[in-house]
Amino acid sequence: MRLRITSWNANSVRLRQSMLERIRNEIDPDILCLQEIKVASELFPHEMFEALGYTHRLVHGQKAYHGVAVLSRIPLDGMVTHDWCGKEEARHLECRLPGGIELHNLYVPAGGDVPDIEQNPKFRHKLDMLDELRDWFARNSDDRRRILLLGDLNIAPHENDVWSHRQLLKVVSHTPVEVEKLAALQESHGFVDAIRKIIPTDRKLYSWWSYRSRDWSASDRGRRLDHIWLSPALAPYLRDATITREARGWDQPSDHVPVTIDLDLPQQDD
DNA sequence: ATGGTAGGTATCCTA
Repeated sequence: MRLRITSWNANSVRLRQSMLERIRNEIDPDILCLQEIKVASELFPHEMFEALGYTHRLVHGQKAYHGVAVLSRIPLDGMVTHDWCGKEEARHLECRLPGGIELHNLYVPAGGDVPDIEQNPKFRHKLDMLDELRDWFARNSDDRRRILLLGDLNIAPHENDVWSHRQLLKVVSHTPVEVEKLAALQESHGFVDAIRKIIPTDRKLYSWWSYRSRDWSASDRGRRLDHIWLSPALAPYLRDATITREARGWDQPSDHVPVTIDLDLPQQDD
């Protein structure tokens, strides 16, 4: 079974119909995981996704902020939502895919502007959520678990995940404390960074460019904030990974672009 | 060093 899975921070799903049509036509994922849908669950535009062929839909929405959803051509079940840090924010949707795969669609807080937990509660929240996630994934470290952890993690971990390592060391998304916390989460279950497994770390690679730029492509001050990770039991089936950079230049874009992997799974026996 | 844009909501929050 070949599966193509895309993660995209849509920054308001209701404004992205034409973007979503192009994603369906040009990337054509079997499973599409969205973050920042910015809509309450009961107002989610199901008919739009039905028309695109995504007949299986799980939505964990919230009015105005955050919100995650999973749209799929193949059946999904066992939806679980998680409330990290007691904030009751819609930032995590877990579900099961055929083949016993656990999918975790995540939206980690951006963390505000000031990288100081004393001055900035949003930065504290970001670090706290990363700690809670690390502890939660470490609790059951059974290495047979087939886990797909993806989403907008709002951290660019490597030097070549940002346009200037030196200039971003004190900028939220690339500070050493965030990078350490992200690494600890990754190590909690030995997750493999699928995108960097395919596209070597010595190449600059971004998935986000600010809206506050005259010409995003010319200045190219991007960051790789969106990630797809595989547990060790799933990593051997990774075939390809892409970041659709050109989507940043499509009509009415999000500030994030889709990131995609292909998995070549063995014939199911369960 | 500063401000720049976008989205949702309701006059200001977040990214």
